[in-house]
Amino acid sequence: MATGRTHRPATRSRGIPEATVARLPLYLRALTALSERSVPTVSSEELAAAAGVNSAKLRKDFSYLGSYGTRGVGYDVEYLVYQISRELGLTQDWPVVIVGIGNLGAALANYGGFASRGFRVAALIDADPAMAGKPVAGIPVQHTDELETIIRDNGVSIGVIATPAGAAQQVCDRLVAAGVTSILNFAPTVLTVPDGVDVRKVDLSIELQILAFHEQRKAGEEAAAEVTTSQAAGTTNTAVAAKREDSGTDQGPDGDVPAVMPA
Amino acid sequence: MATGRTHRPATRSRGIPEATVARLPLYLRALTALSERSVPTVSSEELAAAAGVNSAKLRKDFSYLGSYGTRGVGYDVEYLVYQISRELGLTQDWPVVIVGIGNLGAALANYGGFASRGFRVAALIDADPAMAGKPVAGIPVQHTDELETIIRDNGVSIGVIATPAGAAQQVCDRLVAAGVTSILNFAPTVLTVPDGVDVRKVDLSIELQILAFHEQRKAGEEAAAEVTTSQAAGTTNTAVAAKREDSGTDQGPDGDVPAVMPA
DNA sequence: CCCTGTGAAGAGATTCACAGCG
DNA sequence: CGCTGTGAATCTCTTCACAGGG
Repeated sequence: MATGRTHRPATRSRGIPEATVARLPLYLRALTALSERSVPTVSSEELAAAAGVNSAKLRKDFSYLGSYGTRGVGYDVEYLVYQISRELGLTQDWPVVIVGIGNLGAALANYGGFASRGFRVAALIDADPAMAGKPVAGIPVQHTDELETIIRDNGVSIGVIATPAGAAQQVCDRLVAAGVTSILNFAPTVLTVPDGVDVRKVDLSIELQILAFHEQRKAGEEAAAEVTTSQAAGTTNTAVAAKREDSGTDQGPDGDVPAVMPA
Repeated sequence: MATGRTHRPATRSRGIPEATVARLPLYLRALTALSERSVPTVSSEELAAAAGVNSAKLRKDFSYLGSYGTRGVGYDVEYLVYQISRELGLTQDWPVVIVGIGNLGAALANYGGFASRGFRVAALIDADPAMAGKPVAGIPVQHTDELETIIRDNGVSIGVIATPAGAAQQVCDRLVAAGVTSILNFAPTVLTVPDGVDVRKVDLSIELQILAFHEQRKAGEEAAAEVTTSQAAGTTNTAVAAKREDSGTDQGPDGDVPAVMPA
């Protein structure tokens, strides 16, 4: 693969690392909680603890945003809330459509975390004609036929796909064609999108599989540890405590199939 | 919690990088689909495309598992399905409990992807007495009082928390005390767990916030720079976004002093 | 040739550790 | 002093590029 893109010198002031971006919402949540308790300032140590990261990482993250702290004191909570909100683009309104109003879609429609962060559920869309007009979370479900109109009329740029895997790519194509440029995909499928469209996926079964991997490893170590540790006072500690992943742009694979298991 | 340096996961031959582990479920799904279509073998290039990653990464990933391919040919689909399943621990049964049967909990209970991968929903637990006995996804909901008993009787080591944020830590503590060592957390809160317990979180509003960040960035680029896209917008494997070639995001008229704010 | 498997180079992300300001 | 902000060291992940088996 030819390195088509020349590595840009990039002496930017706005080149926030992806890993940092992924943590900003975390800080924002912790800060919002402090704000509600009327806490005026926090140190990197305190805020880091509340957000579940270590303080060096937090300070480094904030250093990409600018110097918003005061040495010897800490950070001004309100000011930081504002700065992070602005950086994330949450100071503006983001109309969102949810396509596929099954169990998951309904749960998403009812999820309070959206509205409180500048996201507005502009419409719920489902392919089932029987769902049309039925209100979910106070919003009437509209038929897929209306998809393009809804997107355009509401200026929607973010779409959430909560359909079955088989319908996801088709829905995605229509969303993109209608102007959506960011997609949050809950369907267990790899979505193919044109350049310039951002896709993030949330795959429930993948998360469980990763847990299973670690769980299995723990079991193995335990067995090995029994031999040496007669009094298992301390639990088996194998690093890996709160781990978070979630990266930017990958997608999920296909279908849902019963596990195959060659003997 | 000593910040000990006690690590050193005793990496015998099992030194699989975390990033690789996170992709194994992806490969597994793609392979399972191929298996269903009775495809006997697949090249790294083909499989990578199906999984949405690049082939070099895939080959590197597989190299951590062993040499399961055949040069000049590719990988045997069935064999690889088995090897990955085994590595992930999916060849065994994992009883799982879901705590918090609201919209999301119900959606999870109904999610097909679990059962098909060796995960068995052993119980649904909710704090609302009115829910008790009510079947969700064919499984009767049990009251929180039964939590410890359920965990122990079923040998549950993986718990899913889908409660409101306020209840999450308490539920988490009880799960851990009862023997759960892996937790999938859907509540928008940071969970504190003892060493040895693995937590993964899925936060819907965080995903949207990350999308909003990129969406905002796109808008800024659009205004500041002309489109440079020369390549036909064909297919893209891995999504996009990650092309960090920041650009004129500098235009930020509000880079400094947002005027409004600092209370 | 076809492909896999992998050492080595490159990019990123995390952590360290301390200079320096309030 | 206490705490931020940051260069530098470290660790991890990704990508390159090619040796070598089929």
